Amino acid sequence: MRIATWNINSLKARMERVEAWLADVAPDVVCLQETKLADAAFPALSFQALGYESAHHGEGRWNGVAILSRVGLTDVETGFGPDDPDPEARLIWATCGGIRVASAYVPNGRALDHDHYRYKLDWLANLRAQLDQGYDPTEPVVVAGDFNIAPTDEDVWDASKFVDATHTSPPEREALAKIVDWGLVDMFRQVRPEPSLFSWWDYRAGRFHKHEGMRIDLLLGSDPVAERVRFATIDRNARKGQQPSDHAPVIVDLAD
DNA sequence: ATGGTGGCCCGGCCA
Repeated sequence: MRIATWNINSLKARMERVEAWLADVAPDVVCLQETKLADAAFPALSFQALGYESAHHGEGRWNGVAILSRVGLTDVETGFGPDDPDPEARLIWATCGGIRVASAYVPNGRALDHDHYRYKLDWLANLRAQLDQGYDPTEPVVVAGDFNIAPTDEDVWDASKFVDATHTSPPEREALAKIVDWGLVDMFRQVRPEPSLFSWWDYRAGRFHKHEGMRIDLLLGSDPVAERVRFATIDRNARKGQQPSDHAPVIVDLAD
C-alpha cells in the first residue's frame, strides 16, 4: 500500500497538478491539507472518476483537510469528536485498507507570543487526548499531515535562523513528542535517516532552489503499520514547475 | 534587506 500526505495550498489552484500527480504516483491513500474549500465545492466526482473515494472536512477560505482512497474509505469522523472544541477544519479520520488514517493540518502558531501559538499547543494536546480516548497503538493507525513542526534541527536547513521561532521551539517539539510517545513512529525518518531532507520551502527568496526548507510534513504510524514500511520518499518534482504548492508530497510504501 | 511570493479574493490576512 502506498500512502502519501501533501499540503496542496488550495485544491482549486492545484487540482490539475493533483490529478496529474495521482496518475503519475498512483498512491492508494492520500491525505490532503489546505484544500481551502467548503465541503460543497470539494471535487469528489473528479476523484471518483480517477478511482478514488474521498472524504473532506472544509470551511471555505482557510484550512480544509481530505482523505482519498482506492482501498476503501469508511467510518469518517471530523475534528476532535462530538464536542469538537476546534472552530477550524483541520482534522479528518477514515478507515482505508484496514488502517485508521488521520489527515491533520496543525495550526501554524504564527509567533511564540501570539494567541495562535497557544492554539497550536492546545490543538496538539487535543490530538493526543483523542488518541488516548479513541484508539489503541497496537492497532494499525496513521496520523499524517502538515504538523508545522520540524521534529529536530536536522529537519531544518539552518536551525540558527529559527531560534525563538515557531516550527522549532521546544514546547512544540515536546507536544509533538507526546503524540509520538502515544505509540507512533516517524515512518519517513525510520528508513531515511540522512539530514537535510525537506517537505516545505517558502515561496519567498528562492528557498526551494537554494535547498532551504524544513521537514514538517509527517506520516506517523503505529507499530503494526511502521513495521510494514519498505520505502519512503519526498516527491520534490511536485514542488517544481508551474504553480506548485509550497509543500512536496511525502510518500511511504507499506508491505501488504 | 523586518523584505521576499502566492493563496484567498480585491484590501488585507494568512502561510
